[in-house]
Amino acid sequence: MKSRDAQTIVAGNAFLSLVPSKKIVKYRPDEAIFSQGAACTEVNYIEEGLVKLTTVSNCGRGAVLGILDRGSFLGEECLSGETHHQTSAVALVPSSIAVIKRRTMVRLIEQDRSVATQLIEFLLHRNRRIEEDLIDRVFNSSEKRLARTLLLLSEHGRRTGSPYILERVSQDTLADMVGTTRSRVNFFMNKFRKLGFIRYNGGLKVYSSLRTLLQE
Amino acid sequence: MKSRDAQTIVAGNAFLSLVPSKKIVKYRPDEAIFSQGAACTEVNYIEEGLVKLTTVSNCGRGAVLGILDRGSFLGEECLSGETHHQTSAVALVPSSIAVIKRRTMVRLIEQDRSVATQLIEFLLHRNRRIEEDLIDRVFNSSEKRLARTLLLLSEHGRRTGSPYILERVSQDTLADMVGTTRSRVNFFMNKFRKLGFIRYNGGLKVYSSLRTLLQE
DNA sequence: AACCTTCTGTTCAATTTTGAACAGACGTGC
DNA sequence: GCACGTCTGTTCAAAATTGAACAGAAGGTT
Repeated sequence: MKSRDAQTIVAGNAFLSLVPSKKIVKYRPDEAIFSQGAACTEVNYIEEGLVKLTTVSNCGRGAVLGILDRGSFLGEECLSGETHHQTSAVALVPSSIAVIKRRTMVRLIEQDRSVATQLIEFLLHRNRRIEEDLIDRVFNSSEKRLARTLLLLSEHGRRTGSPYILERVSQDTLADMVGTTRSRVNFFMNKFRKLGFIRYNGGLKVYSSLRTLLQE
Repeated sequence: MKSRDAQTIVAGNAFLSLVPSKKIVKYRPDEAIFSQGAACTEVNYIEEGLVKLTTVSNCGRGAVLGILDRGSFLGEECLSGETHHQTSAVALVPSSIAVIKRRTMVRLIEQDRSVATQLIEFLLHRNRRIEEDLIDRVFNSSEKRLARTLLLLSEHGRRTGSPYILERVSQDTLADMVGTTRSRVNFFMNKFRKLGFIRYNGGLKVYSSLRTLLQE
């Protein structure tokens, strides 16, 4: 929301040049970067791409915790002593991810003030975003949350030039992202369409008029 | 959850000694430390006490975003360029808060690697906590969320030796914390009491057997 | 073509949650 | 005592949400 993203991206590019040995891994859409429960010993950094963070409850339901952009860190929880991932990370679009060993990252943070600053910047930004999601969930109905999610996705598509993501989200995924059931998503998608806020025959298109729903 | 808190407290005490000019402000219970919408130019650090972070939606409903312990930072969003607080902070118990100007904090972060490390540690911890709250809200019914909240509060009381907080939360506040209505809180409180999981005539007491509700 | 899979459209009963109301309990201060 | 405010106990109709089912559409595979 509220684009501080450009700034994050700048910080991102700056960050990469600070890492001495760059091990870079490429992922295709839907490939797993790491999985919930796996050992967590490295920090990942999104050089390019888009990554979905998810988690699965003990009763099997899934939820999307966030969509991370270029310039974001992943698996940074290992820095605070977590030994296992409690989320799964999956590439949404072709992505290249820099992998930094925990010890290396710790050293970098201590040696290079700029690395520390950029990590702090990212964490503050991410914090704010999760907080917003939490607030969204407390205050807003699933209708509004769906509208907000669609707008976020479409805005991202516009920013990066490709509406690729909008093509790739099923109503099922949307339900996970919004935190509701597909029933509900389908219901509102039809409503939004009838009202002319979105359009979809094949490709999904979100009109900014959808934003009017978020008012009040 | 999952107590990393002891560690945070240690980091906390260590942090204070790194700040050159300590301006320390004392707050009484229910006193505001800062308010949503106010200018945000300083980082606060909880030397001692307990602080409630809240936010109010545009339609007037309130929600508790978190309860922060000794060793936590508050208002750190000013570090990432936010100019105004989007939350309110209120002391729950007598608290002493160190106030550090934004510029000073930025300088400290750059000069003292230990300050940076401790801030990162805190942000990671806080991140994880908000994420858990978010997950909790997606997966769990308000009944489970209330149970979880009560257990967290009682655990905190046990850890710090004083069940002070349990005395100070009304069903109204609980509703805000859990993200539901007082109706619902009252309903479940009575249910929990009937089942022998909690007790209250004056002081609220939470039995650890309440934890069984979180299973399944 | 026939098969399979994935996604959507649609329906509906059951459950959960809201929002509001009203009465009683308790404490504080006048 | 009395008024006032805050908190709890309780009720209830209205609204939102779930969870499941079934059918059709669209695409890929053999």
